[in-house]
Amino acid sequence: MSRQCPSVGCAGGGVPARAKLVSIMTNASALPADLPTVDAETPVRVRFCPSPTGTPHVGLIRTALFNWAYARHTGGTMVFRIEDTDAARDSEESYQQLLEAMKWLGITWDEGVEVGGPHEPYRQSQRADIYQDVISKLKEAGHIYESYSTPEEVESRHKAADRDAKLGYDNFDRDLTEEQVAAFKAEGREPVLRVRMPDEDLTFNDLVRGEITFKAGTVPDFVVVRANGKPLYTLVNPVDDALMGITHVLRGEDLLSSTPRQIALYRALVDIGVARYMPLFGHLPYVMGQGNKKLSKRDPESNLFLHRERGFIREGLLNYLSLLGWSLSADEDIFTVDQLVENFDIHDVLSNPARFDLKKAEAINGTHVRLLEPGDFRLRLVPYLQHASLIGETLTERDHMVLAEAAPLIQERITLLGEAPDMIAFLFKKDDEIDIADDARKGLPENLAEVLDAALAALEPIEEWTAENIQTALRTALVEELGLKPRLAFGPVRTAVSGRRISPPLFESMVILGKNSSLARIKAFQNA
RNA sequence: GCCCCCAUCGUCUAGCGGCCUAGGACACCGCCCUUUCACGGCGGCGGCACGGGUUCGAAUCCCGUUGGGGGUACCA
Repeated sequence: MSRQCPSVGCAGGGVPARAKLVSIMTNASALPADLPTVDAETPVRVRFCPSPTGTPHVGLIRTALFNWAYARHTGGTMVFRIEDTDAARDSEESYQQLLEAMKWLGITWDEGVEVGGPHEPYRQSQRADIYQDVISKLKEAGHIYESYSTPEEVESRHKAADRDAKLGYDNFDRDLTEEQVAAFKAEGREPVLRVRMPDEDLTFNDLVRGEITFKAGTVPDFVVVRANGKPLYTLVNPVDDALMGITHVLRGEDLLSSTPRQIALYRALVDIGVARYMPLFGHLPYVMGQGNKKLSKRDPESNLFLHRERGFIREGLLNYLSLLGWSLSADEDIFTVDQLVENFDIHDVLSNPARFDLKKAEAINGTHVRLLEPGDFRLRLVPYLQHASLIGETLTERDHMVLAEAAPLIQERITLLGEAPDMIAFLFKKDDEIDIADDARKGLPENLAEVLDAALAALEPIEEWTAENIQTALRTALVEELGLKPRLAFGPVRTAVSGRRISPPLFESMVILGKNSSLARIKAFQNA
């Protein structure tokens, strides 16, 4: 750990000197309506700050990706912070998965967990002292107040006043008398702490949506500290953004409606000297699932690791995810991560929600699979072959040989790496382990025995076992002499050798297997 | 209920007042290539939600309607 931040005294330690701080308020009793903010000259500092709950979600990863791309595009700084303030839902396993996801995809960060930085620690569960300090300053300055009302009480007050019962908190405890407070305390009530919302319209300029205004009185005073003294996301998120000097808050649309509350809190934070300026906000569109629902954690398509297990490569998935709300140009859908970084600007992000289309994601992945260097492709296949038990932990010489020969045969045939094992399993299996698939038995010619005999007779004399020689021999014997259509001529051989109706190119496959194996399989199929 | 966001082919999008008879990609359907399956090539299908304005001119700007989404927690 490098320089520990002892208190909020180091507010804005990461704030660039070039940031233009228009006006710093000195009068604590007045809240600045126009906060100093960042401008085009301010070095970019973005953050990705997930809560470690559950397994990484593609929508979450898209958020990380856009933050990262913007940081890299602008030469800015990417901060990776963990928002684990909800002990009941957060888990260490989920935290580890988050790290693994970032590592797999190559989404790097300059400050944060694991790598450290000037604003340590980067896990909110370890920043309790900092928050307590901010809370007492906020309280002292009168920006937050104790609230004793229960939800039931709020609701009954609404009913009594003939208002809609679902209106939310009614700001009842704003100005409790000392007697009232004493009475609540005597009852043993523990108060939550709420932020006093300003009584005016709250407007901000969203980086992707433009100007957004929340009308005065529509957002009630909100809770920032639980009755047990623990701060909530509503407090710690802006506080940490302020302390870490974040300039651009790029997050999901689900947080859009919490922005007026954050603005109110920012004003208070500036007032007490914790924040130096207000960041810019940009709300990224939802990633939708089937129908018109937000892609939920229950949808398998939302699970990042499931996509990896199925054989998405990072280039493909990243490309596809980028397309959800952003585009490189009018007629190019395929691009590299470098191209993304070179061209990405948050201002170009679309505001309308995008559906996650697995078909298109796969198609794009397939294109990137084909773009892989052959040697690279081969290497990436290994874990999938191991998972299918086709090869062991360490590869034998024969494994290496088969893989090197077989990989090029399937690189342009698959869209997901997970399709590979099934396609080339027959090359790794022993001759007596070949099982003939049902659909491969159908569609074979009537004179199957005759075809197999002829094939064997044509293949046996071949001395130089090459694809070309095999093809010539079989074509002569089956197509020309027996007068079979190519489809019917080669089908039986394909079935005998691979056990499948569909396989990689037949002659090349037979070369990989070698003459002995190939002939043995045809003979075995004859007798079956 | 109240608040906020969104609205171009089935889907992702290009379009930022005239280059639009609306372009590309995925999907789908043909054809070609071909030992199977793919890849690749060619072609087809298909869209500016609706109604008012503004303008010489609107997919593009404004208003409304409708539709969809989100928020309204001592979750994030």
